[in-house]
Amino acid sequence: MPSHNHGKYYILVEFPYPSGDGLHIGHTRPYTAMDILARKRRMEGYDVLFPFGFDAFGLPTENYAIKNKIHPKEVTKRNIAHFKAQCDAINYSFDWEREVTTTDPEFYKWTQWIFLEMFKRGLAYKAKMPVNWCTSCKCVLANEEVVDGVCERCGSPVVRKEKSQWLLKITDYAEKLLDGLDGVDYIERAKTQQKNWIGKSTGAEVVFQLTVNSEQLTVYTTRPDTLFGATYMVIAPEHAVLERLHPYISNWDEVLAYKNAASRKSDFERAEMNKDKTGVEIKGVRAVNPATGDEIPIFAADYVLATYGTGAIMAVPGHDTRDWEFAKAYNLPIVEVVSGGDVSAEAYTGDGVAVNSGFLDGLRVTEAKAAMIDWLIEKSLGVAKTNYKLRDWVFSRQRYWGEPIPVVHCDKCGYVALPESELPLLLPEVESYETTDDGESPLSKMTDWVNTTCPCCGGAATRETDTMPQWAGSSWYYLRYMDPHNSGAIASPEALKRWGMVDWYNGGMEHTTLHLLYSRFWHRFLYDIGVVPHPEPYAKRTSHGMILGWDGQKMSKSSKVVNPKTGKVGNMVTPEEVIEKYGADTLRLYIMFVGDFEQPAKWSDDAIKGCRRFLDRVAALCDGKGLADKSRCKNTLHKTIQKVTEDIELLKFNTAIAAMMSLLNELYEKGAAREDLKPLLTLLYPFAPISAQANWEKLQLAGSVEREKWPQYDPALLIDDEKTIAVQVNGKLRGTITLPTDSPDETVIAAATADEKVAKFIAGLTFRKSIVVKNKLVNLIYN
RNA sequence: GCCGAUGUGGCGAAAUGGUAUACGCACCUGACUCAAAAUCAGACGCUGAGAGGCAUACCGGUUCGAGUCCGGUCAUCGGCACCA
Repeated sequence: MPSHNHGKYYILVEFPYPSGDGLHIGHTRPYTAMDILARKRRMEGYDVLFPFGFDAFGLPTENYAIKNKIHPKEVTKRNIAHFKAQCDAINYSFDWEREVTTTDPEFYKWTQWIFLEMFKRGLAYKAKMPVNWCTSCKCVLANEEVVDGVCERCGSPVVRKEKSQWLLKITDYAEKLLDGLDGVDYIERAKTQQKNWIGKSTGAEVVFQLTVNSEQLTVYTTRPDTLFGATYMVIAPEHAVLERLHPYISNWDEVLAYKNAASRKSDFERAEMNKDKTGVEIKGVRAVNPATGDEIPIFAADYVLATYGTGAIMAVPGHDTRDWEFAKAYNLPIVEVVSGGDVSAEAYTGDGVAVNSGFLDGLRVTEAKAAMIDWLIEKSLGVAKTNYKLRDWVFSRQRYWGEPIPVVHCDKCGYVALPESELPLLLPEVESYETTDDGESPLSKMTDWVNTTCPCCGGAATRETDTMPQWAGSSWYYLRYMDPHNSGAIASPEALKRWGMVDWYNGGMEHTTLHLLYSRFWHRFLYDIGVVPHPEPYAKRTSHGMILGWDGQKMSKSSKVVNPKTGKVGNMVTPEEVIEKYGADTLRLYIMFVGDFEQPAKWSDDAIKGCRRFLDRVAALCDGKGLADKSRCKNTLHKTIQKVTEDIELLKFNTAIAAMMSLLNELYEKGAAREDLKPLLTLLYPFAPISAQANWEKLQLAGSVEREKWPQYDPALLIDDEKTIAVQVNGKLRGTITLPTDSPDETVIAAATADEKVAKFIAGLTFRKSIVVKNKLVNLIYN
């Protein structure tokens, strides 16, 4: 990377939620890492964008406000001030001129604007639907906010409830979000998680004729090749066909009872039961397998989900584990239609050759799939079909502290967007931030605010009282950094073009599924309507591991563990106490030295001392006393420049620091010269900017280290004069020899054979062959 | 259950198939000091008197050579979880 580069480089860290606890020690890991990168890029000559901001809407602030009767705005302001002071104390080189906060009306004006652009294009719609309802937060949760059947935030049970909600049609973007992954450089895990979440599958829809009322039932299957093995059908208990079949169902009471029982279960409870499949046969109605012509029974069972595919399946117990279990429980026939397993013992889901399958017999699974789809199309019994697990994004929250949804409802015109001139639609002041008892937003009690006129017809209308989820602001904040004070647009086209894609985005693994997916969706939408110039927002995405307490557990204020060494209770460490004890540079250095950046790491109060000692030793050398005239460590110095330069790019900060430590050890051993110290301080600067500059001044070097160019290594100086070569006899290390670099193989073999220690291992044996690895090793094979 | 990651000294951890344990912590020894701290220097996987032998979770394989590649097993952590 040439140092005369004048290109742009956009480095992004995930902006934090400004909680009352302040910056967590865990935040310092990604922030320091990206700060090091930003400082290095500036020294390399790039025009660097390295901004920071706050994702300030959210429940904890609102709950704190409710409890302490103070406006969330005030709480947010206070918390942000604290965070900024902490960032300054650690010397992060964020561009504070570009700071953004999602709760700032000048910011959320554009969050609302994007929402309206989606609304205008039918991508935001309102629908009555069962939602996840947190019994304690009295709030609707997204599927992803429900963890193991309880609320992700408060841990209270989540139940299902029918409610009218705003949704964003992210499903329209499933294919684009999948395709976009091919062109970006994300850690593989992140791509895999995105793909799994989108959950694309290909197969066919097949129409089954029912025996009554000319009814049909359409199913989705990824295994059309097993159609001959479909011995029964299953529909979700909520399936609409039930009502139509009502007159023909002889056991309606039983079916209805099952349906009601299922609806009372949460998704989680249903999943929990997955070992014991339950269901009820729909008597009086049967279906016809279109391949075999056989009449087969139909069941309603909650192992089939109403929300995926068509809500109905053809059950092939021979080749689907769930169908097999159900068939065993209800004594249904199991037919083998793909050879290769033993369907009497378990479902066979692997590859094989079709059997008992008429015209498919003899074909392998993939061929049989294609042949069956052709046949279905020809007979007008089905079509090829792609499905996704991804569901539309529930976008409403019945809460105060979020962006108001800028829509009014008019009896005549329906839902109508506010005109752009009325944005931002400000959050009104309310007396209480608490959700109403029926679960509506506190905004619903603001009659003056709710009652308005329709922008379309001028008649009476009511405002939407739901607010947006916390994901909204973070879905596009990186764009606002490019032009944060623009009052006429998200950002100017020039700024959007100038900064382009985020070159490097680092954040927590916990955000690689949803935040990344949501923001990619918004970005792709903005691309499609011509607002942004690139289809994808982030060119490169990496993730850091969590910083754990000394006990290997997640740091927690409520931890009661007693540290056997210090006798102190708890496992929390705050940046403040570390800075006070060791200084900000030591904190920066240690948090990078602690281990592999991408793996979790335990905090250690002992190990950090080594980093402080290293900085003290550098400072001691820079006293300028007893310096050598000429460098005696050129070779190591240039190797270190190379190592640090490369390791930063690979996020291997720990080994970069180790290399600088080794160099320092050698400088102590052999004596340091001024010409050694200057590049050492330059390398050290991104890691420990304050002490690097202090030492720079002590040595009275010209200018400031900050404006120094990133050092270049001289390839010629990387070459050692001599090499220590390992000598193996029959693969076992028996000695080492030192020879000039690039000695010819014959010389190496001769020297190795002549070595005293080696000689006694080959005495009396016959030479067979030798393997020489240049400058490294020679293996002598004797027998 | 599926997908993924991880497993190396007392500890945090290094190692493009090529001298395993770099770098750091702790512990130990020495120097300086009346002494301690700090600092500097040295030792530091296990075993053995030594030569040597044995060690990268476990079992096997490929290779002149395996922490690294392949097959299997176990353990820990993370994500998804009836998606037909």
